[in-house]
Amino acid sequence: MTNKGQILRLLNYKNLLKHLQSLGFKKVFSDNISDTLEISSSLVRKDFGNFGITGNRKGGYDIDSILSKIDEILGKDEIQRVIIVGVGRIGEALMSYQGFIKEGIQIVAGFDIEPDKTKTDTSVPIYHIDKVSDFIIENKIKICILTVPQMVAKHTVDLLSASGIGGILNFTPIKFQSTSELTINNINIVHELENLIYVVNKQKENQSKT
Amino acid sequence: MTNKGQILRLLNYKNLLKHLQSLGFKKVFSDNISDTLEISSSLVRKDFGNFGITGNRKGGYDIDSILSKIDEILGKDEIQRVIIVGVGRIGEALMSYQGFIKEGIQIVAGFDIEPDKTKTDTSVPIYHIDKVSDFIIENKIKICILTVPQMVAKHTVDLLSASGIGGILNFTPIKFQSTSELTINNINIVHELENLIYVVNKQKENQSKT
DNA sequence: ACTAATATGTGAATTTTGTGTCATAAACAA
DNA sequence: TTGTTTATGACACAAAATTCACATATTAGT
Ligand SMILES: NC(=O)c1ccc[n+]([C@@H]2O[C@H](COP(=O)([O-])OP(=O)(O)OC[C@H]3O[C@@H](n4cnc5c(N)ncnc54)[C@H](O)[C@@H]3O)[C@@H](O)[C@H]2O)c1
Ligand SMILES: NC(=O)c1ccc[n+]([C@@H]2O[C@H](COP(=O)([O-])OP(=O)(O)OC[C@H]3O[C@@H](n4cnc5c(N)ncnc54)[C@H](O)[C@@H]3O)[C@@H](O)[C@H]2O)c1
Repeated sequence: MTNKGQILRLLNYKNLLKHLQSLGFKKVFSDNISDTLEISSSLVRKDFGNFGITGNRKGGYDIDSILSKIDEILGKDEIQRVIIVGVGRIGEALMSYQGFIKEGIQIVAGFDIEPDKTKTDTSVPIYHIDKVSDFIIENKIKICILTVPQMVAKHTVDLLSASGIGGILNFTPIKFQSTSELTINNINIVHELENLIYVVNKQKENQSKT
Repeated sequence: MTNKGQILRLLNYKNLLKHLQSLGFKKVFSDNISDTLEISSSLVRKDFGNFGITGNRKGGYDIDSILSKIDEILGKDEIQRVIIVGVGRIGEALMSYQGFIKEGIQIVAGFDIEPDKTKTDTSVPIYHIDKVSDFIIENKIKICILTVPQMVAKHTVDLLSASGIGGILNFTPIKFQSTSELTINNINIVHELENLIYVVNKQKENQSKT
């Protein structure tokens, strides 16, 4: 019933509302939101309706209660523990990123194949990849960020899958398909950049035509 | 007329076809592609049709000619020069990433505000942010990857915009809107992860219900 | 040369996603 | 209390994206 677009919009609503809240606003109208996010106000109301968020006719929506409702929808009552597999350049950047914890996401461990990368005296321990399966099972880890080299990506996904992980955020260029057991969301940065380049070049062409 | 989904699919076709090509295949049928990418074969044919890629009835499509057609569509005749603004943890990871050049994308410079980050003796020079405007103009840079702290994101976008940049791939959590002059594509990694967490938790719920 | 098989290409049908419209409830003013 | 305003919520409508269905061209076998 719910789709990816809806959830991503919900996250955008959340960011905006937190901002408005920090500015001291208490309530908001659907077209305050739709104006800044450049969508229609009826879509905002429809999304809210779908997620069971209700407002007051003429009175708008209460920011505090939307926000707690969104947190409830997103399961923010408990901290989500996430591991990173492949602590190379991008894995390391993500590992030390401070933006996750604010959203209730905690990076609890990293895993790498290089013995000299493994260290447990840091704020987030890095273990050898051999330990990942036991770690997932013992700590009931559901989510993993995958940042290993492309060459070992398939093998690593199989390993994680066999360990019973529920979701993988995959940064390798290999496009994996989800199954009913395991959701894999692929972020292909090169494709995002190629797409942007396409759009910009297209735009330039059209501008020079006129 | 073309949309983001179509271009991203085209990039997926390209990856798959390059793989098939490397395995020695010469031709391909629309349902070879649709099966592995889990879309319908008619969508593949429709995409190809939209982009002017034609096949032979009963004979399928010639891999070499699709690939060169795709490169033509994506403007791969010339190397795309891209700069990175904000050479911190994620900017550095992207800067040293070897995956871009294979796709004809060259990171030509980085820019940062910290004087001790600026160095020109490396394979890709890092200049002070003060130089970004001149660099963009002199080198006719159209595309930028934005990896500065959230706090200075808006200000930096304004700066880049004023320098006449055409596209920004934005990794900061601020969601920017595109204009007719400047396309901004936002990659929000936290949102991607939150979305994944939502889907996985939802799935778990539904499984325990049955 | 004829026939059977088969994959493309395309218009129609369907599904999905987003927008417009408006009756209605709430708030406020007089 | 009554009237006026106004934003929600529901639903009809529109647009976009995807799939279905099949006529048609092409190839291969006999
Ligand atoms: N660096 C980037 O900016 C960037 C951008 C987009 C995509 N990616 C993708 O992300 C992945 C990682 O890229 P990177 O630049 O960080 O590479 P990297 O080589 O710096 O890091 C990879 C890490 O994985 C470890 N590793 C290797 N085999 C392993 C295994 N079997 N199990 C666990 N760990 C293992 C390596 O020791 C290394 O630390 C690649 O697939 C790359 O294509 C990277
Ligand atoms: N690290 C991650 O994994 C990650 C993940 C998702 C999003 N992001 C986002 O990417 C951005 C960068 O994150 P980071 O972790 O690399 O931070 P960082 O602090 O490591 O890097 C930021 C860099 O930008 C430079 N900088 C600061 N002000 C500048 C200015 N005005 N002009 C040019 N450069 C300037 C800093 O000197 C620093 O080198 C942030 O907005 C962050 O939210 C990071």
